[in-house]
Amino acid sequence: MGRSNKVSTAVIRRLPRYYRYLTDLHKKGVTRISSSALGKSMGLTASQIRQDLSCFGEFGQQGYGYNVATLREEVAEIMGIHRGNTAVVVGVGNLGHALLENFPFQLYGFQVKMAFDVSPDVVGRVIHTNGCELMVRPVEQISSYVKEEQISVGVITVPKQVAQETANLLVEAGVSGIWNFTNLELVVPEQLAVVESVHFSDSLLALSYMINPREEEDS
Amino acid sequence: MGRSNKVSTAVIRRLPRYYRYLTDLHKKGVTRISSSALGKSMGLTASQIRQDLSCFGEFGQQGYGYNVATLREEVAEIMGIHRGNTAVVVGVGNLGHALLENFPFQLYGFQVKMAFDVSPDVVGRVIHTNGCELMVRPVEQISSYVKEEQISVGVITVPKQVAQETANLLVEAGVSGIWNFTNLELVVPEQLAVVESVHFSDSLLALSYMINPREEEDS
DNA sequence: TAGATTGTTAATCGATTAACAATC
DNA sequence: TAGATTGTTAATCGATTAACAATC
Repeated sequence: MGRSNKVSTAVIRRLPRYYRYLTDLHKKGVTRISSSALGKSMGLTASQIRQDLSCFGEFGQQGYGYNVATLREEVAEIMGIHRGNTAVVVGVGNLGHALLENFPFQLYGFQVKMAFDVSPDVVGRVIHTNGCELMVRPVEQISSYVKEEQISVGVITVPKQVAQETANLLVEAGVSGIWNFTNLELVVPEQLAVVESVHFSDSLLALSYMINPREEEDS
Repeated sequence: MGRSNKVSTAVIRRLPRYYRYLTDLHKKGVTRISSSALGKSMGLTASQIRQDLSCFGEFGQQGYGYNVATLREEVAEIMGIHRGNTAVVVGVGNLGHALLENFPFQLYGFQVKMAFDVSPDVVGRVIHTNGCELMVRPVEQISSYVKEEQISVGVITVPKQVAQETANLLVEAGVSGIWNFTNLELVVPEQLAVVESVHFSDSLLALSYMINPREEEDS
């Protein structure tokens, strides 16, 4: 059995990591793996892995374990890698440019269809992304483009002053997800779209905390 | 009372968010706030906020709540913003460059002291970062520089093929933390240093999962 | 077949929420 | 003073781990 029944965020956050490990194993030519072996290499218990996977179905075989290639594909499917997701990048500054040129969107099932910017210096520039070329368009065209092409995700790499309005624009135009790189908590009606944020600052501050030796204070 | 007694990662991960909200309130001129008001704005319970803060001390006042400026400072202190942390960036490609030019390290208590790269095209280039200028050095100098300057954190924005060796180099030279931007799980002896990773791919895949309408499957 | 390993149910552990005396 | 709100202890909820029958 399994499936549906609200999968916890803890499980969702582990899925990409499973996929990463399974991809590595697959590349190394490993064909089968048990939950205990996988758990050992990932620093999880075998129980947790079986429990996690059981949210989505039965992928193993008693006495054998899991077929690496099959399980990898199942996890890919669960995460929606084969759904033909599309994206647009809004804001072609340093970071937007870096993502467009270096981040392998297609490995994760996303095709970046277009990039937008406000600056006349940037609009019209040709960007090489994931083996394709694409010419940056002015932000005025976001709405019509997203509607016509039925884009699934808007990547927000604009200055934070205009992040919320950019999000509004994208959501109105019909994206189902926002991938937010600004240091801002975007407000989006949850029945319309999901926001996933990459908060660099939160990450650095967590690191800052962790490297600070909190002195033992035994009373 | 409170303090020490192993603070859970859940709490640690919320600290930067508290800081973000408190900074906003402070900027808006709000001088005091109760746990219930803060909780409401952050989508947390008042209980949780009081419980979280009680890990570190007593910062409130019965009948009054918390002084925004004071609490903000306390949280900054807890996260180590005033410890004079330093960092070096290794890998001045698109992403490293974007971080150096745009990410406000000093807002989070970090001074970026140097950047390193392998490419002769990049070495020697002058980078503007946080109001300072700095000339990219060859990676050969990482070890001696980090040792001499007692750098706290190494930022890894190199290609993933050389990420682990870069981490080894930095840790040997004595950094206490690695801020990892590669899609790789770096292995570092935990008594020597902490690794904090910004996994773009994990984030995008989680988003991919969340925008996929898992069909209700009532058996 | 015997050994290994699954999926699932039950037990444990930890984190969140509720309740409330203390007190500003 | 009365009202508000804290810090903390107890109760609840959810997530992780353990155990085990089913079975390849």
